[in-house]
Amino acid sequence: MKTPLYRQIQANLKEKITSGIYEEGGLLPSENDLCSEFSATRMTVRQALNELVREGYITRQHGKGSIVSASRKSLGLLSLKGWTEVVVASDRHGKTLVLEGPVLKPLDDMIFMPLLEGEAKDDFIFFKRLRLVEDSPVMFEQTYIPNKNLPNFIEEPLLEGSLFRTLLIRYHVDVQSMSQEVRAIAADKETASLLKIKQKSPVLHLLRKYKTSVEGFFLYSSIYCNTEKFAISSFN
Amino acid sequence: MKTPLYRQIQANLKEKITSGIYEEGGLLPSENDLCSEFSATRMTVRQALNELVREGYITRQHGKGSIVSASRKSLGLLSLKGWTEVVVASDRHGKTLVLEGPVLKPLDDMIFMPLLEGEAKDDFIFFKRLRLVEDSPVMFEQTYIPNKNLPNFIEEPLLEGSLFRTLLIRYHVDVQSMSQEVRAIAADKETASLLKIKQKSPVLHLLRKYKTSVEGFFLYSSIYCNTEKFAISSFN
DNA sequence: TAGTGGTCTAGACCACCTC
DNA sequence: AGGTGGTCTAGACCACTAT
Repeated sequence: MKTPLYRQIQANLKEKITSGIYEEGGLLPSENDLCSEFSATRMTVRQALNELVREGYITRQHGKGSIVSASRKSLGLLSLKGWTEVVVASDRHGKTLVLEGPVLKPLDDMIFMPLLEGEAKDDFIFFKRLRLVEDSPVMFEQTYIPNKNLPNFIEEPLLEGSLFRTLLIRYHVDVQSMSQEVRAIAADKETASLLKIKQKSPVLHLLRKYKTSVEGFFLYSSIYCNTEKFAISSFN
Repeated sequence: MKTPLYRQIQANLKEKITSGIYEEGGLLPSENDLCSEFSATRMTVRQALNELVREGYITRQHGKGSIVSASRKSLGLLSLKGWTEVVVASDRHGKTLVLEGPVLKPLDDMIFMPLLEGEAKDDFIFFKRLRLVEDSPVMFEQTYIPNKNLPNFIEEPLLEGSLFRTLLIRYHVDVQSMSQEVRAIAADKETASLLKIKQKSPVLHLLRKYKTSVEGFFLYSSIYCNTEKFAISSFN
């Protein structure tokens, strides 16, 4: 047995959550039930559940149970949150437009330099996507994925439009954590026009490196956010 | 016994780390040693250590031990990080100027509205501080602390200039976690002049609510960051 | 090889929530 | 009252790091 049992349980539950088998706002099976299901002890099950809390998939309440969180847009620094709490509640009011990709393209070292530690220079699959909330564009995202052990990735469409879900279900690559750099910058021409704001407006710039369950397999993202209507929020 | 053992261990170790008893880059006692010291089992000690990892005080390495991290400037979304890694390594190259306070002042509901959930409207102790790295101003911070069970807080100076350390050592209030909203905005006149940038330059705005070991006791901070030279980075 | 952290078991008692 | 998660014990075996 190579991957720890708690990681297996974690990935299994994550799969069931993202696929809707466990509904948003609903309860996961109790710890004892999960113990039976996975033939593990409570400490092991709890370790898996704690990881899911850390990743934002569930919250827990004492006498009640493990509650499935409203779907998240990303890891770590997470859900978009605005005046209307409604927008937060579900992904359904959000849309994602694929502007470009998937295509093969080398990683832009200049941009991602601060996050690199000398990974193998593979070919990367590139996406350029625009995310909208209630028809307002709020995020402009450019993503790089190593083109390694991902057969047919470019040919097949994303599962339900979700990159992370596709990686998890189709290739068993579980995105587990992230490091990032955050800056405030003036929007350039392309960003401003996509986010429908004036050029040189302040936008949030996030440089992200995602760690996965596969050794040495990292994803990279550069994200520009319009935070006028929706702030980025995070918990710890 | 009210507060869990692992929280006590956590606070105890945090105190020893921030006071320098355990040096930056050095090792904590092994898990087994800590078990003896606190009369606890490994699982309990590990729970405390995991919390310290989550808060960024230590990292852990398999056959080696628990390594004390370089000192952090804040919780959660954390250390300032720039081209020169040197700046990160220690707090000593940083400076903090107290521009105003401590004085009593009501909380500015308008600003912190998104973070409030109906806490008691106490009087607050107010600070206005400017943080510099290598003599460049990078953060302009306004902090509100409930004036509740903090005898002589205003009269006495901060321990080593650190607010969190003062709360921990003098009042046994342990700051444990944080939620925040992040935005990119155009610098107003005061912020621009303090951070020595042009008015309307993009700055990062962080609205923070800190959770402590004391039930119902929260700290609030509004922080403006100049991210031209130094980005904010975070791990997960 | 000795010591460290990583994982895991099989129990236990308690506090909280719902019924 | 019964079920839930929160805390805790007392062991065990393994993988990694140092020497």
